[in-house]
Amino acid sequence: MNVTIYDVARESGVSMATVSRVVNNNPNVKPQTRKKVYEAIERLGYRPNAVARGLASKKTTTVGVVIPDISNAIFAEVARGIEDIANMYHYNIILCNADKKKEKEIRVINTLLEKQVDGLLFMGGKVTEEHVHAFQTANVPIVLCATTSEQEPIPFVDINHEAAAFDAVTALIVRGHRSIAMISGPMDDPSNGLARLQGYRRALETAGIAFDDKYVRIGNYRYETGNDLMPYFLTMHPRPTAVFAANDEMGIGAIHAIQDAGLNVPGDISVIGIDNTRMASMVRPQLSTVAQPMYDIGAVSMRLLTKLMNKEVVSQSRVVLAHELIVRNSVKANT
Amino acid sequence: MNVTIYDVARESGVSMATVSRVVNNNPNVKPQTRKKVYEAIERLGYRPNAVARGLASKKTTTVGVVIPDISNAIFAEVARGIEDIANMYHYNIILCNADKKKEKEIRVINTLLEKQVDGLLFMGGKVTEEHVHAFQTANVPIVLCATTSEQEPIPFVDINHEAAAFDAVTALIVRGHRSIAMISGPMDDPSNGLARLQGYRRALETAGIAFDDKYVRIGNYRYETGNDLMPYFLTMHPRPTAVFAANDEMGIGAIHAIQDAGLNVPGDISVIGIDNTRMASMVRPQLSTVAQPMYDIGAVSMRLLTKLMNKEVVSQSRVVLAHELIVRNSVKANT
DNA sequence: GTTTTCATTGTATACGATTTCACATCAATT
DNA sequence: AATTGATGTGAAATCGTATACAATGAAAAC
Repeated sequence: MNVTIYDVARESGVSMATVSRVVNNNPNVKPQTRKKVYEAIERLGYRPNAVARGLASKKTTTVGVVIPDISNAIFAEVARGIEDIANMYHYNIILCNADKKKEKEIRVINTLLEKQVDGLLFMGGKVTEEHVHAFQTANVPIVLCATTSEQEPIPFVDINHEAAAFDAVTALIVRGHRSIAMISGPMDDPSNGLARLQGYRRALETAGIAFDDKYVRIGNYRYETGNDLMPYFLTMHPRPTAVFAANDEMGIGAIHAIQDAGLNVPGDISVIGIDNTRMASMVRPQLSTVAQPMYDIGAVSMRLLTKLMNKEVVSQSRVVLAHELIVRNSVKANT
Repeated sequence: MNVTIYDVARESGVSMATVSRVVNNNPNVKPQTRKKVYEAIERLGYRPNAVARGLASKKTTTVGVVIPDISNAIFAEVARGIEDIANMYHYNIILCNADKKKEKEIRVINTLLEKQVDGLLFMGGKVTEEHVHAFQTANVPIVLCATTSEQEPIPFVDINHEAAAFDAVTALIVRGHRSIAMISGPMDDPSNGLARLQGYRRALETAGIAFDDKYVRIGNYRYETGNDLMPYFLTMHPRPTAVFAANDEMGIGAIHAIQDAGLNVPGDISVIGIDNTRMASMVRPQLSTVAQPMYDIGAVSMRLLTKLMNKEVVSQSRVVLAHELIVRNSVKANT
């Protein structure tokens, strides 16, 4: 039915080993023979079977990518970075959404390992012992991507979420704000949730401002939560003069809630977010934020993985990328 | 090194055939034997090799997905729909960005076929003869996803872009607008570009309004183009009372350009887009739009593909999903 | 003229599963 | 007691490639 390397061998009058050499660009083939084989390949429309190749060579040129949710702009950006670099090194990616659900994560990790991926890029929620166990039974390299783990010295690429939050809040403080509210993410999320709250807290304390949990409300990273939680802060006395949202979407929700209440951003209240999604510059006023280099996180982690798969020595297997404060006109000095 | 089915057979005192039966849930195994084998699997930490299985069974339970750009919210949404249904039917997906570039598309199609995917979901730009040829040499089913082709009767799932544009423009016309500008996509894009322009044109002509290409400007679907092209319309005499943007992002760009010029939306100019991305309801005023069921397009096309891979008879292999007009407050009647 | 060397090619096996077919066992039927 | 049928199991072929090793032939060295 399908044309195999054997058919090509017969058609071109050589052995299958020679065809294999031609297909794999092995230099030990006489140019004339090579030409004959190429012609036979063309004539027969031969397409090498990567599955058979994978079985024989024990390499699939495929990497597994576990991602929370590809329809989330942040992760989609990471995914694009991953795929671009993967493509550059001739790898394909098998993508699995796991929604930061532990059991789903474990399941897809095992599926990917069964598929004999050459490496694994894991982007998820908390890394538990069960995760680590699954990683250990794998005999391929693993890189954590935008995901941190206290557990084991697993290679990872991420930003410093605590510091990013610290910088965002400090940007408000240096502009004279003392009463700063926070719309946080859920605490069970180690990086985006807890770490950002800690950064907020440290910034306040560094500036000698007492932390008060009445000024913190917990959302779920969606526009609607920002929009719904903001009115609570508006009724407070004293009313906060600035709001730090743990991500841009909630920040934008907050801006609109403030505007809907007849107040002005940044006139009455300044707002800052984190992420620097496209949306941040697509609202009025444009949202100040701390840029996370999501594309780069994907690209760098994939690059790191290629090195590990290639058994190269890597100087840095735990890399923290720089974030960047971007002040736009949703923030002004508090006078 | 790695534990194989043969090791499990020895460990449990049966043949590899029996182990295979146990692993594949073949009912013809004595419960007692099954138990022995399961124990050996557990003890040895056996993980079936899907590559070997794929070679032997000629099935990989993997489908290829060609997508223009996963970092684009629209396509990411489709991808999520695809992956959810794929997951439901125990398929994995290999994802390839091809940026609607023909040669890149052809290349990844061939790579995916080499990897022996059980089916292919193609989402791209124009489907050329070269594409069709590549599809024909594949002996696995193919479904076009949010992509139309005049060429051949290839199964597809999409919406009617022409009608969606028609409905958007008609929504403006019935509200008394006669002077309606359009910010279009590039004409080399058959569905989002050309089809939407045609819908715009038909809506005008149906209402007895002359089409005038001075009222059409071509953008690239980005916020910036909407923002940059809008001022041109603002200087026209007579100034259009409404703008139809070929997608939401350009529509939002237009809104902000109008606002930046000191005019009011919808007071002075109404704006409508297409897509219904999250952003549409995250701007003020909220953008009216025609909703495209992107998630469903992905889900339905994957479901269709599973049927084809399973050799089921499908009644409808060319499905057009319904779009929906959503009028928000970026549109008001022209008095 | 014989021996070495080197480039090129072929043979045979491994990769780790699925699957066909044959066989053995045992209960049910005649 | 012989036949049938169902059930459970194993031996061996097969999937399509890579690759170690052997073999070949021609050119180079002696």
